[in-house]
Amino acid sequence: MVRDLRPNVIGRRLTSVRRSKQALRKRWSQTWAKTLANGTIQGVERRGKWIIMVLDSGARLIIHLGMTGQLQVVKTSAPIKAHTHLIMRLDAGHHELRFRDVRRFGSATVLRDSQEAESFFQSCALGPEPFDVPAEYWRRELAHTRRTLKAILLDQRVLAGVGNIYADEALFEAGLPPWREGRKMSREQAERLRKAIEAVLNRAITQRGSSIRDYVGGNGDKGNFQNEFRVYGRTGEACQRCRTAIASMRLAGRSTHFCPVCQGKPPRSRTVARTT
DNA sequence: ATAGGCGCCTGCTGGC
DNA sequence: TGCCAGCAGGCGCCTA
Repeated sequence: MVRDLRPNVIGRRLTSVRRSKQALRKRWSQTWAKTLANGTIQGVERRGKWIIMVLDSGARLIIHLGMTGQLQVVKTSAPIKAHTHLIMRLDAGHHELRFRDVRRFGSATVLRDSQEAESFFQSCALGPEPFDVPAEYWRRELAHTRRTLKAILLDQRVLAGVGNIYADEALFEAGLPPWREGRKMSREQAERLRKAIEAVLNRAITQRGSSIRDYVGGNGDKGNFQNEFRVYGRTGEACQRCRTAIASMRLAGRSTHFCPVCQGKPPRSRTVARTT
């Protein structure tokens, strides 16, 4: 998303900003419009799942896409779709940046300066970026906990940016069972998982993301990584490695997909919800 | 410390 | 054909 946005928004001035009345998951300051208006976007960054647009004033517009968030640059003349929550005109020209979110699990908010940004992200306590996880840190994070690998991968304080799809895909890639306790991981297994996360995310980025239902990139195009899923959403299909039917279960409150041969069968204590 | 459940929202689908 | 339970890329809060 950030790579799509950069060429289209950097250097552009926000000549008008408006938003819907509907609440997202973060409050807006009373001065948000004043803070954004006439600011020029200097850079687009990312921290975990947060997209950060840095203005020349030092203010930041931060956006989380949640489950159904969309952020795109479109022609001003394009019809405004339902559930559009934020519209920012670029350079008084023919394009605008729109944020749309059907389920409103996403959020958008304005931080006035780098101090506010710093304290915001401090309060999030996000872990390191998945591409930048020190092996030693990762090994220790796993070693001290009885939580399952699935729960650990989804915990943004351990590692920032991995969600349900990429957690399942990385665990398959590493050939590890999602229900394995962190502390039961050997050094080699920990390392294999760390590398699998990077590999999966790199492939997903190359394919411009995963479009199952709602996701589109900053130019409105769907991603293609869904075509390369090995386990996510493939319950009942043949494993591409061993032809066994992919199974699914509920773990850490989320649907979890795995190969019972390549990754192992869950212990009886963890009831398999669905294996269809 | 950790698991599990719920709530927040809307839209789509599969099974009856 | 029509209906509705169940489910969906996230996450914060509560209880046990």
